Amino acid sequence: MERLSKRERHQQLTKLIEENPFLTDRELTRLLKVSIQTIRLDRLELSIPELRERLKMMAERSYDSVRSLPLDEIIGEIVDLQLDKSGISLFEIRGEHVFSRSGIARGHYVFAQANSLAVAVINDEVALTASADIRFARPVRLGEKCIAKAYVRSGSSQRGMSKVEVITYVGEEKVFHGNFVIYRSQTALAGESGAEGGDIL
Amino acid sequence: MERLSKRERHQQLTKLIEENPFLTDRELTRLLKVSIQTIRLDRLELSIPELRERLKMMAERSYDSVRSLPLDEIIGEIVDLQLDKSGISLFEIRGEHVFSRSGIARGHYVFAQANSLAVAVINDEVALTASADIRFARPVRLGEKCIAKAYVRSGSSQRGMSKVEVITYVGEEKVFHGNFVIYRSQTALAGESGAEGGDIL
DNA sequence: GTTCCTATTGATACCTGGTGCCAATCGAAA
DNA sequence: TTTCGATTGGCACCAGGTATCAATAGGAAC
Repeated sequence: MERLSKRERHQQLTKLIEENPFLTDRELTRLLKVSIQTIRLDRLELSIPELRERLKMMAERSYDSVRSLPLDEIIGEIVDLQLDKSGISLFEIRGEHVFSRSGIARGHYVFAQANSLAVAVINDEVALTASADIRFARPVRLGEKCIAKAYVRSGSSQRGMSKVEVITYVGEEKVFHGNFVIYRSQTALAGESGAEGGDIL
Repeated sequence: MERLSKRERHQQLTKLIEENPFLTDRELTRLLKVSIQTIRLDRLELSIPELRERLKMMAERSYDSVRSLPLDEIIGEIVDLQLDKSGISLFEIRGEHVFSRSGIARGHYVFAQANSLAVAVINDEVALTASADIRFARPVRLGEKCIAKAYVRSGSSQRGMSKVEVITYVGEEKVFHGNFVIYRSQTALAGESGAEGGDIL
C-alpha cells in the first residue's frame, strides 16, 4: 500500500521486467500500485521499450541464433583436417559449458569436441562412434582453449572400423585422452587415399 | 502479375512466413499481389497466427530455453534420483541432436546424458568425470527416447572416486553402456542434492 | 440465358498495448 | 503562499490485427 520512492520503484520496475519481460503496463500497474501513466513515464525514463518491442527483440535474437545452429553440429572449430590421417580442432570453454558452481567444464563438452573431431576425420559418408575409452587428465576451466588433435591409428581399408586417438591440450598441458573406435560405412569418399599405414608424427 | 491459384498462393504464403516470420500482412500483400483481406482469409484457413502471436511464441520459446539453460547443465530430464545409489534420466533425440544426413544421433549427446546422470547421482558438492569406458550398442535415431539408468557400483566411502555404471535403453533395447569413474570431493552433502535438483516438468 | 458457388475485395466496428501531449492534482519545501 | 516535482486523468492517434457483412467477378451446372 505505502508508496515507494521513485528511485525504489524504478529499481523494482527494472527487476520485474528483467525477470518477466512479458509484463504489460497494466499488469505492472497492479504490481507497483501506481497509475499506468506513471509506469509509462518510468519506462520512458529508464528507456525500457514497450512490451511488443521487447518481444520482438527476443524473437529476433532467438531467430538469429536458430539460423546459425547448423554450425553447432560440430562442437569445436576444425582448423586442420587430413582425412583418414589427422585433424585439429579448437574449442573455447565458455560460461554455458561449465558447472556454475566450480567453473569447471562438464566432461561431455570436452568429450563432444573429441568425438566430433574423431568422426570428422574419418573419410566416409557415414561414421559413427562405436566405442571409446577416455580419460580426463585434469579439469578444464572457464576460458581455457582446448586444442584437440586426432590421429587415425588404423585402417581405412579394415572392414567397418577405424581407431582414432584423440588428445586434447590446454596450452602444453594434456587434459584429455581418448581412444575411439569409429564405425564407418564401406564406401570411402572420392579421393580414396589408401593410407592404411596412416600413422603420423 | 499473373494470379496464382489459391492452392499455390497458400504454399507460397506458408513458405514465406516460414522463412521470415516477421512479415506483416501488408508486406505479404505486396509479395503475393492480393488484397490484405485475402491474406487474412488465407492465414485463417492455414491457421497461421498473426504477426504478434508469432513473435510472442518465438519469444516464449527462446525465453523458456534460456531460463532452462541452467537446467541444461544436465542433458536429459532426471526423473528419479537416489543419491549414491541410482538414477534414471530421459532424453528425447530431436532434430538438433542428429546428423542431418542420416538422422542418427551424434554420440556425444547420448554420452552427455549418461555423463550428466553419472555426475548427478553422486552425492557430493563437486563431482567430475575422471574416466569412462563406453560402448554404443546401436545407433539412436531421431525421435527415440533414451532412458538412462545409472547404478553407483562402488564406494561413497572410498576416498575420492566412485564407479558408476550407466546403461541407456530405447524401449527394451540397450543402446549404450558406460562405466564411469567419477572424482568426488570428500564431503558428502546433507540430505538434499542442492546443486542440480532442477528438473524440467 | 440464369442460377449457384467460390474466390476475392471493400468497408466498418472493435481490440490490445501502446505513444504523445496537455491539464489537473497533491505534497512538501522555500 | 508560492513553487516545483511527482503523479494522475483524459483524449487523440497508431499498428496490426479480428470479426462481420456486403459487393463483385468468374466459372460451372442446369
